[in-house]
Amino acid sequence: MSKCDQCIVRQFNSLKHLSKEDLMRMSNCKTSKIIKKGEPIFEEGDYLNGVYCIKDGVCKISKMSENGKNQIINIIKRGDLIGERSLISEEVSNLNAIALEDMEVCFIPRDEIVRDLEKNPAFTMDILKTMASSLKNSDNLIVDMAQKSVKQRLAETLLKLQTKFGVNEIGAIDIQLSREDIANIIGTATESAIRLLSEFKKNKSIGFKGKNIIIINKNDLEKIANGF
Amino acid sequence: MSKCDQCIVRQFNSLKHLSKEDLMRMSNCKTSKIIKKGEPIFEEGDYLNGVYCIKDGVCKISKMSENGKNQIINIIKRGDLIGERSLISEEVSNLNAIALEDMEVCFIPRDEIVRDLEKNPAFTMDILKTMASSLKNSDNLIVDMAQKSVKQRLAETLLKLQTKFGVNEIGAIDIQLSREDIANIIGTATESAIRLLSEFKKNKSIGFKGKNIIIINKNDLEKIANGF
DNA sequence: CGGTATCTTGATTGGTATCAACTTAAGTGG
DNA sequence: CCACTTAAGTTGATACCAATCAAGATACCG
Repeated sequence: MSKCDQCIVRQFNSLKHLSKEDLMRMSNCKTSKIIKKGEPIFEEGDYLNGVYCIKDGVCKISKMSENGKNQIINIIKRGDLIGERSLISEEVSNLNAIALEDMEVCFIPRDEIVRDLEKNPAFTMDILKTMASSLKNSDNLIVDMAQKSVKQRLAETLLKLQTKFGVNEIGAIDIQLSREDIANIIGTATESAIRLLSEFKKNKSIGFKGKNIIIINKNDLEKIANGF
Repeated sequence: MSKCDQCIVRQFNSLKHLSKEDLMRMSNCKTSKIIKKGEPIFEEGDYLNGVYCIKDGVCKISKMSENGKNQIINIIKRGDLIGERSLISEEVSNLNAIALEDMEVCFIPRDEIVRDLEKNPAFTMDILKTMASSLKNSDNLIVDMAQKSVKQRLAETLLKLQTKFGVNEIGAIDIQLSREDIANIIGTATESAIRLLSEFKKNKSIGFKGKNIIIINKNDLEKIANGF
């Protein structure tokens, strides 16, 4: 089994504040899992007996509305930690985490994390900061959803995705999302998202390579996102 | 100056975990403020050199969108603590807090809170739990904003307001909100909110007493909120 | 190669924003 | 206390945006 103190992924999240001996102990109680594309890491209503550290791959964090529509709230990538919130609030998860590609994740049991929260203020403080930052993101998302048009949200989403995931060798946004996923991020019908994508393409703001999206005119998208 | 260890409001927030001596020290460095209706406690871009404990009154937490529209994200009442997030993330505030009625708030300086975060794990843990709970709320709000119609959101908002603020002697929801405020909570134009309110009234789901709103048929509103 | 999921475009409907006019309520100063 | 001013609330008409339904095209998979 690989060791946590040698895991490079650790550097990206709150676990970086743990001591070598904490990490050694963690190595012994963690379990590693392979999650296939499309499969859940956890789902709404699941009781999470620990947290997940994403070693490789990307997943979507989503939630069903009472209307039966799926809303993607966040996309999580290598190095992120998920599940801390349910652990801290001691409730079942209110969110789904579903793999967008094959993933490798480490499960760290509850007791281990609780012990670190109690013993290691730097770790706790980092979790606090991460949550404060998430809350700020959420505030922004609420305002966007409430006040911006679907077109604005799509433009903004494309820009955010490129910033977060970069571009691959052909210059396309480096994440594999279906049209439906994109629609579920911006909170609209799949057809509407598709229609707007082809409008953007017609205006040469973006281009397609298969289903992959290439941002051609970033400036245009920024203008649209800000309402011009 | 009144003393924190005798302040009843403390029981409602994370400060309840502080020791008597911590509270004594806090009493000496806190300052009490009167905020008039309509005035800000703090605004977007302000650097908050501490947190505010709401001793009395109600305020709205809002944020401007790039479109120039105002979105109310939360309503804060007696006993709540605000400003911790900006303090924790060490950034300027991304939100406005504006009094909806005359208020009395206590300002607790940064150093005092930081000291407690460092020294008192129970306090820190409670802040963490509060933030985890806020995040859950935010998730729900994002989904609602993205997926529900304005009518659904209005029905839901009225129910939430009644749950949170109760009813006054005439049976009306016990918080003073303008029609514009209501529109800014649900993220729509003032006229749209008004139109839907009078539709609800026509259907006898709600009634008016001046501008105050009385929920007559809770069941109806619940059905509407859930999409029927 | 056939079947299925995903993607795409068209036509229609309904919901919501916007603009404009008007009414009512809430100050404010003489 | 009244006349005046201004803010808040209300209603109507119109235009636009986005959801929905329907049909067809393309890609994917066993």
